[in-house]
Amino acid sequence: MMDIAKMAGVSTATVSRALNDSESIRPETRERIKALAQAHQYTVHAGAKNLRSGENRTLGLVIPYRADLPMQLTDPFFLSLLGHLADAMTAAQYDLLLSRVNADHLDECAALYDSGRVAGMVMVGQWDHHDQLNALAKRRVPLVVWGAMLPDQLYCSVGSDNFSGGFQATDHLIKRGRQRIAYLGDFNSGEAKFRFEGYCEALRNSGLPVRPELFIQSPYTPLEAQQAMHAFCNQGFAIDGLFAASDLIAINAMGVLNARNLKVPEDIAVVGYDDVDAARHSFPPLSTIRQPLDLAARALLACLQEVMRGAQPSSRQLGSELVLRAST
Amino acid sequence: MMDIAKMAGVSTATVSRALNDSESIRPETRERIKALAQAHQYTVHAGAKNLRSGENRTLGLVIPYRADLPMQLTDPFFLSLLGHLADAMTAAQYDLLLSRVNADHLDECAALYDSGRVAGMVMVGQWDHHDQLNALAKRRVPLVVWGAMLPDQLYCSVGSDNFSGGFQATDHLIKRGRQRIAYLGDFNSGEAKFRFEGYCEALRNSGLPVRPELFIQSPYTPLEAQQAMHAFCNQGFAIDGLFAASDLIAINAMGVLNARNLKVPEDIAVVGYDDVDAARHSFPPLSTIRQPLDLAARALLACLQEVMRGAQPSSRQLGSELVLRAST
DNA sequence: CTGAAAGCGCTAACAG
DNA sequence: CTGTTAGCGCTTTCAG
Repeated sequence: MMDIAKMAGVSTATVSRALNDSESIRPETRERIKALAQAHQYTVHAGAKNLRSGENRTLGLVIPYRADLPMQLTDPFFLSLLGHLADAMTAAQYDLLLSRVNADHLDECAALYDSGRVAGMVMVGQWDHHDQLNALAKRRVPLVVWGAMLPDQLYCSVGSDNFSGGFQATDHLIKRGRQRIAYLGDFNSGEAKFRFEGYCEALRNSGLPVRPELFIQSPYTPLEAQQAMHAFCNQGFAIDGLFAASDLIAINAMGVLNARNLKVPEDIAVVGYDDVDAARHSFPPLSTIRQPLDLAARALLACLQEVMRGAQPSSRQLGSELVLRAST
Repeated sequence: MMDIAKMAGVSTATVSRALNDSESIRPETRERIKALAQAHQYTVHAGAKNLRSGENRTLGLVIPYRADLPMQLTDPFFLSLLGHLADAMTAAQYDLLLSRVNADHLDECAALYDSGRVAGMVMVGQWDHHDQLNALAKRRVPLVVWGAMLPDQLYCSVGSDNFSGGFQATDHLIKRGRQRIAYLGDFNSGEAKFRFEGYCEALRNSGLPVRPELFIQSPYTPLEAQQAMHAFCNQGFAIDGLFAASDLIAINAMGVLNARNLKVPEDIAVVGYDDVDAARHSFPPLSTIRQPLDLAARALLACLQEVMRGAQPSSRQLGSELVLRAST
């Protein structure tokens, strides 16, 4: 900046003003300085600028990983949400810092904020970390979470209506005449819990029994889902419908069913959740619950901006809709 | 930092040394200061540290978007590579800044480096921007590109062997007895060009004619691919094999064929490229060329580190392998 | 409208 | 082993 100042025959203060489009500068001087900067490929050092001005236009996107599972960020739903968030933040002139954090030490991402790397962050993957997230919020880390609305929640969350989604999915199976409908997924934590509750409610609502022997516990990972499905099949409970907590595990479950010569949808109709890209192309194409990720990304950003302003925006729940395909 | 210093009864210099594990400090003092910092949730301000020390542990990942196409970052191949890169960089203790840039103004990402936001960057999506990338390299922007090795290339690239991939895919179709094999994709630029050349070579190699009327031009976007496929089918050329430059467009092409009552693989065998998640779950499951993305991510990072050190590592080409599924 | 001077939070000579 | 001091590149009062 000193070089530019010397070349323009002014002080660095004037260069700074010119480059920041200050009002109090002669337009002619400003243009001259800007031209000079351009010609010499000079760009203001972002770090120094932030340090001095206290501003920060970098937002964090935190995707926790579980130490007991392969770390890889391959879940298509997360990746898709990430893509939409990147687009929304870019459009709003924010830089996006992608960060992976051990899910058992979510408090570590406070350092992202404390160290000034990010002005706030979006966390994807609520799972069962409600307490850790509350602790972060209590520490006054500007934070928005993609996930379910939970009681005693100190942070702002944006999510789709998982209860309604679970209800819609199950009710659809019932309307297709299915009576013995299993649930595959987690049922204790985060969003899956509500999907599970929607499933139970839909059964009750139609006068069908809620049978714990048809609850198939599984995390979101493909391999574990396949194992869980195999183990369930080995128990010999006859089912004619399956609602899975995510497309990924639904598709893997269909693979297991195929391998066991069970036809989808003739023998067992299957509904997934998320409407990821693969759901359209699976065999058979998977009926699923779509979450509006473009809206979600914009909502997450809007909420985060409010939080950073010091407000306490209320959590939002977006609608979800049933997408019909051949698996039902 | 001054607060911590006062509490510890030392100077800020000592606090700095303690927090940076300097040798020249009494262990006892160091631990006392560290404990104090921890207790008060003090974290060194990353920006100030970088400014003073000149270090920067943030790497950029640039994914250009084309102004004439929807901006959305939804291509599963890119997203998957992104995931692997995020993991590799995290493992190596780098922060990852995700940036979208207009593909017609790739020079803009020089600002990312000039402004000190990133110490170097990985660019995904070479396409036909060879000249712009060369210009960036000439500007001395530390840069590694995911893509093909091109002549007169001033930057370091990492990619898979696209010629070999195209050859393998096409040769596989030929070995399956197909004689009239179309190519769907781009054939002028970047990686697709080499896949196309591998396709031509495989045909020649088996004594089959290379017929320009079976070249179907299409970008990587699903909608355009579908339109191109429809237009081609309307022309009435009979084909019994199709090699597509990416899984995404292969899957969409299969959709078009299905809609026209052409059976895959009976009437037309199809091979894609990338082995994205959806390829395993498409109908029918898609034979494809797998690119080893985990290796790719590590190679990209390793090259970038060398470039940042001032070296000029040679470009690398990773192997690619045929994955057999029901579409052939 | 512009310049001088102070300082954002930190690190690294240098001197003890 | 520790403190003093200077300064990374920039912005912003305060004077003029």
